[in-house]
Amino acid sequence: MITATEEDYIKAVFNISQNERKEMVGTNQIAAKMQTSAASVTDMLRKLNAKELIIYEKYKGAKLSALGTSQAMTLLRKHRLWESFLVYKLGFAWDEVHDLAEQLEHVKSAELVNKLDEYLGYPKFDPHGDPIPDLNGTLTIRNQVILSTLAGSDTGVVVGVKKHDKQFLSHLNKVNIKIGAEIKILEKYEYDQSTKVMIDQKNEAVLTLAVCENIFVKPV
Amino acid sequence: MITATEEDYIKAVFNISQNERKEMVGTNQIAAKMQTSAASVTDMLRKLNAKELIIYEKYKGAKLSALGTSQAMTLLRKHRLWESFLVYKLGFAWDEVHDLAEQLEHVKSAELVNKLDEYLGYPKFDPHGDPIPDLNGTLTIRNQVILSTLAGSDTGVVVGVKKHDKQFLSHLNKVNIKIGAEIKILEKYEYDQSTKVMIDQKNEAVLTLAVCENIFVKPV
DNA sequence: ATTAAAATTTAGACAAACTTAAAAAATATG
DNA sequence: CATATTTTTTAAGTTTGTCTAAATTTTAAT
Repeated sequence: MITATEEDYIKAVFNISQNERKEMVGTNQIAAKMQTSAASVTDMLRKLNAKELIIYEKYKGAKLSALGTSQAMTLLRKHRLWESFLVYKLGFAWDEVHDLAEQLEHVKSAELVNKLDEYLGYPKFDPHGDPIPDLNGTLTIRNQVILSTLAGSDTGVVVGVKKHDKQFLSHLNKVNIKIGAEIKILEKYEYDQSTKVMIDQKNEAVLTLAVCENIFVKPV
Repeated sequence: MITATEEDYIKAVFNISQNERKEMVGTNQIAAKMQTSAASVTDMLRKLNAKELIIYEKYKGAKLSALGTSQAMTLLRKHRLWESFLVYKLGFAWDEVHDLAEQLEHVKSAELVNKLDEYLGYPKFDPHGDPIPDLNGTLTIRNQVILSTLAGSDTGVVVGVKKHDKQFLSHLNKVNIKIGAEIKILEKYEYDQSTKVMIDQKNEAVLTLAVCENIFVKPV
């Protein structure tokens, strides 16, 4: 049996590995993500290594094993389906569902997830635009770029966000950016690397680099 | 903060107190329900007493405090709403949802439960016919009797079941008894206290006392 | 290449919830 | 009412996941 805490560690390793685009993940990075001490992480890495969910070597770091990766996909699937349910069915806002999904994803039942998937109509993307792995763990890949890579007068449609914290998402709400919104680059200011944009042909806004770097758009 | 385990103990005390119709609940009874040792129960009763969720005296037993009772009502509400969701929305059978609801009811979020309630259309009863407490903890009381108290040629409509285990509910499925079914008493056999009944004016069946004692009907 | 800094591991300890075995209290029985 | 039985509690120890502090290894910098 795999505990909820172990699942959280697996997710942490997976996420860090994805974000930083490197295989081996360090103890301190995991500790930061899990909001715990490096010592606790070392303990857990040993345990997960013994369970063959990760491959871990002292002082070298950890990476997911094949088993751990499939586990991570299952968790991702659960998390994203629950977020979809909370937003599409229960009417939560996209900045309210992360913590709830963190709890719900630990519920043990393959059948529940699959029934939920069916009930939602097999969605391919969650409310943050993240792809939902199917039963086999396959992800739909989408043609997308980071908003900050668009040049002057380019236009893109928002298809996803890179960060999921409430602060960031609430900020997007304030400037009327949501999934499906059309963003046209009006001007890029060299000085502070901010960008003036037109949103949905209605609202003008100036976005800092910190914002533009965390929005995925499909170029049009 | 109240842990998932503590919540389970509170539910156990509440359930035993209800079923046995007595205020004070013994250590052994709780141990049996929680599938643990009497020693563990003693430890926990102390802790819950310190948290003022139960009132406990050595060798005397435990009962819920006002705080504990309101906690139990919240748990009951969560459990029954999740069961309703699983059956009414996801299409689970009534004998498949208990364990899942046990997990889901521990998810921490008042808003989630209330949104779920709204989404389900504020149901008054769950798939087993048990009343669902509303936001204030109020239960709808229904006019019901135990099937075994009906006499020859009496008729009742099934409104609930007393036991929720898979074995019992699967047995009811086999003899076509479900919520809303009409049961007419054809004959009561003194010898082994079994009862011949007509179900939905279609299927004849002989029910043992063990079955009749656990079905609630509304007399018609 | 040596040293300073950062990252990681080890050691020892704690809390929650559990276990078994033994002791103590309550209850039931002759 | 004394004794036997049942119930409950105490005691001591386990596991999981956590912590702090100290020791060690790795990495970075002069």
